[in-house]
Amino acid sequence: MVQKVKLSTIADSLGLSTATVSLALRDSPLVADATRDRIKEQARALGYIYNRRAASLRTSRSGIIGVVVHDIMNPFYAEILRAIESELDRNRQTFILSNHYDSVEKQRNFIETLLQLGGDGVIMSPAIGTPKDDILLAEDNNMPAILIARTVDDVDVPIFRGDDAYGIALATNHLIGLGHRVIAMVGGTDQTSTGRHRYEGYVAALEKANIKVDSNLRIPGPRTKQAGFEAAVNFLSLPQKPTAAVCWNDLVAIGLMNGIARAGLTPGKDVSVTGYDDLEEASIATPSLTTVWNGQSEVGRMAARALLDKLNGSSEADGLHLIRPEMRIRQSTTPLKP
Amino acid sequence: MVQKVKLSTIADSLGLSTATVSLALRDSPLVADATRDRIKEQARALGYIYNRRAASLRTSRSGIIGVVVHDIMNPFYAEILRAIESELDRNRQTFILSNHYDSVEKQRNFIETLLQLGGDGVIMSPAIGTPKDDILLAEDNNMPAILIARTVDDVDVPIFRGDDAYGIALATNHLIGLGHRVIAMVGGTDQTSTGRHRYEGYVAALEKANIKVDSNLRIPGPRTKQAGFEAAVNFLSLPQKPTAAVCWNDLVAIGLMNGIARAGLTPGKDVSVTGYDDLEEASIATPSLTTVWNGQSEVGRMAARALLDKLNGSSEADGLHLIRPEMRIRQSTTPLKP
DNA sequence: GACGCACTTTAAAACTTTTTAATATCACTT
DNA sequence: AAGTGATATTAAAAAGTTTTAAAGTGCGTC
Repeated sequence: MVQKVKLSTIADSLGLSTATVSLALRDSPLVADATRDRIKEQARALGYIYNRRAASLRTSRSGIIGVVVHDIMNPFYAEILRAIESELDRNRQTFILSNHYDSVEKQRNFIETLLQLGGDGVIMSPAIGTPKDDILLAEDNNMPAILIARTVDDVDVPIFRGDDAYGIALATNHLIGLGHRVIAMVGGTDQTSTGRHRYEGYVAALEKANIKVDSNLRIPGPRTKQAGFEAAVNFLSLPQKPTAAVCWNDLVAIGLMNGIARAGLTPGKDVSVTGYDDLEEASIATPSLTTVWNGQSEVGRMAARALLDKLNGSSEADGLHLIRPEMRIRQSTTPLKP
Repeated sequence: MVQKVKLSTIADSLGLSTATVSLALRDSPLVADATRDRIKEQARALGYIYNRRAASLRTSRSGIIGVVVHDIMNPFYAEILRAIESELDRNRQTFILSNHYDSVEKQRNFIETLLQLGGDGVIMSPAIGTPKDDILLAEDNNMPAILIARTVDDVDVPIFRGDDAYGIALATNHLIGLGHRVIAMVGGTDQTSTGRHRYEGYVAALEKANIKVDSNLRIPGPRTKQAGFEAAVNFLSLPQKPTAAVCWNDLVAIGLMNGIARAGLTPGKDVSVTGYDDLEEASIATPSLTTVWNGQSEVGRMAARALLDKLNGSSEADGLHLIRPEMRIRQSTTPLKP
C-alpha cells in the first residue's frame, strides 16, 4: 500500500516544495522559523509518518543498531542490555536484539539481516567458534562491530569485557583466605575465551598459595541455575570432598546452593560457595551470595558509547578494554570448619 | 556511502538488466533456470547484499515485526518471547524488541519508530494506562496489532492471555483445600486488567468457601523477587496471622519465601506459598514451588501465529483468546498445622 | 534603477529495488 | 516465408526521501 501522508502531501497542502518540508522537519537552519512551525503543525495535523526506509536509501544511515548475545534472558546479559538500551535510547537509535544461543549460523543470519536493513553498527557477544570472517562481513560492509564479554582472536575491533582472570582469582583468594584448600570450580566451559581466562585465574590463585591443582575438581556444565542444581550431586560425591566451590556465575552458584540444600546440607555453613556477576538476585538469595561484581553496566555503557563515537567519526577505541571486577562478600562463604 | 554491490553491479557484469537479476534472485518463474543459476552464482561471488529498505519501499513489506512488553528480562515475558521468536524465525521475519517499563510514552515512541521502519505488525503487552488511540495509531497505519497478557478496553484486536481469574482461583482453592483460612495475596497491582482479574479470582474462591474477605490481607507491590523479599516483613507482621500466601507470580513467591526464611521460619512448613507462571525456577527453588502454569509458551506461539496469519490475509482472530491455566503442586504448600 | 547581499525556497537528480507492459528470440507449423 | 505461440528479457516507471546548485525575494546603497 502506498503511504497515506507523505512529504508531498504536506508540501502540496501548503503550496511548498517537498524539499522545504524535508528540510523543515529535519530542523535545518535553511528554513525560516515561521515556515518550519507551519510545516510541523501541518505534519502533526495530517498524521504524517516519517518514512525511514526512503530516507535511509538516500542517507545510508538507518538509525538501527543490532545487538546479539547468547541469550537475552540470561540476567548477566540482561544487565548489559539495559545499559546499552539506555545509552542508545538517549541517542535516538533503534536497537534490534537477538539471541544466537551459541549457534554461529544463527549469528551470521542475524548479521546478514542487519546488513540488509542497513544497520549502522552491531554490538555482539560472539557465539562460541565465531570465525573472524563473520566479524569482517560486518566491517567490510561498513557496519562497525563492537565485541562484549567475549573475544574473537585476530580481529581488530573494540572489545569490552571484565577481567575474568583477575575476578576469579579474587574469589579463589577469598576462599583460600578463609582456610579452604579443596576448592572445586563449577559450571561453564573452556571453549570460550572467558572460560579459559577464568580457569587460568583459578589455577593461578591456587598455585600462588601452593595448593596442588586437581583437574577433577573442575565440573564444567551449562551456565544456568538448573545446571548448578544438577551439579550438586556430582559436587557432593567427589572423593576429594571439596569444602568450597567457585562457581561460573551467580546462577550456577544459586542452583548449586539449592542443590546442596536439597541434599540436606547448609550452603554457607557446610560448603562455601562463590558466584560471579553480582546479579540483583545474589543479595536476596538465602544465604546471600558472596560474589564478584563483573561490571556489566559498565561494559554495556562503554560498548554503546564506543559504537556511537565510531559512527560519529570520532575516536577509534580499537583493542581490548578490561573492566576491573570487585569482590562482594556476603553470607555464602564462611571460614573452614576445623 | 553508496552500496558496494547492487543489482546493477550484477546485471552489468553479466550483461543483463536489473529486472532480470531481481526476478532471478526472487526465484521468479519468469527467468530461465540457467540464467537464474548464473545470476545467483555471480551474486554470491560479488558478495551482494540485498537491500531491504529499497525493496520495501516498493513492496511495502519490511519483514519487521515489533514486540513490546513491560520488561523482556522478566522471565515471564522471556518465556513468551522465546515462543514468539521461534515462530517468527521459522517465517523469516526479523523482530524488534523493546521494553516499555509501563511508560505509555516509551511505548508510543516504539510504535512510532516501528511505523517509520515500515513494521509489518506489532505484538504488545500494553503498558498500564495505554489509551485506545495508541493501538489505533498502529492499526490505522496498516500495522496490525496483537495484544498479549494484558487487555486494553474497547479495542478490536486479537488478545491472547491466560485466564487469570480461573488460575488464581485454582491456587486459592488448593490452599483452602489444605485447610488454610487466612490467606494473603501478595504482590502486583490492581491497575492492570490482569491485576483486577486475579483479585476477582481470589475473592471469588474465598467467597465460595464462605471465608470472609479481608482487604487488609492484600499486600500490593512490584512484581519482582526483591519486592517479594521485602513484603515478607509486612506479611509476617499482619495482625490476622495469615498461614498462607497467594503470590502474584513465581518471582514474588520466591522472594517471599527467601524473606520468610531470613526471618527464621520455614516456608512450606510454617507458611504455605503459591506462585504463578510456573517458571523454570519454580521447580528448583527450595522448597520447590507450588504454582499455576500460565501457558506462556502457548500465548507467545498463538499470538505470533495470529499475526502471521493476519499478514497473509487469512483468518481474522479478533477478540479474546483465553489460555486455561493448570495447577502444579510441589512442596511449598502443606496442610495447615492444627 | 542597477547592483550586491542575505536569506528562503525550489527543481531535479539520486538512492536501490520491484513491477509490468512491451519487445526479442526461437522453434514450429503451414 | 510468413505466421504463431511460448518463453525470456528489457525498458521505464514507481516507491518517498535527501541533497545541492540554482533561482527567487526583498532591501538597502550608490
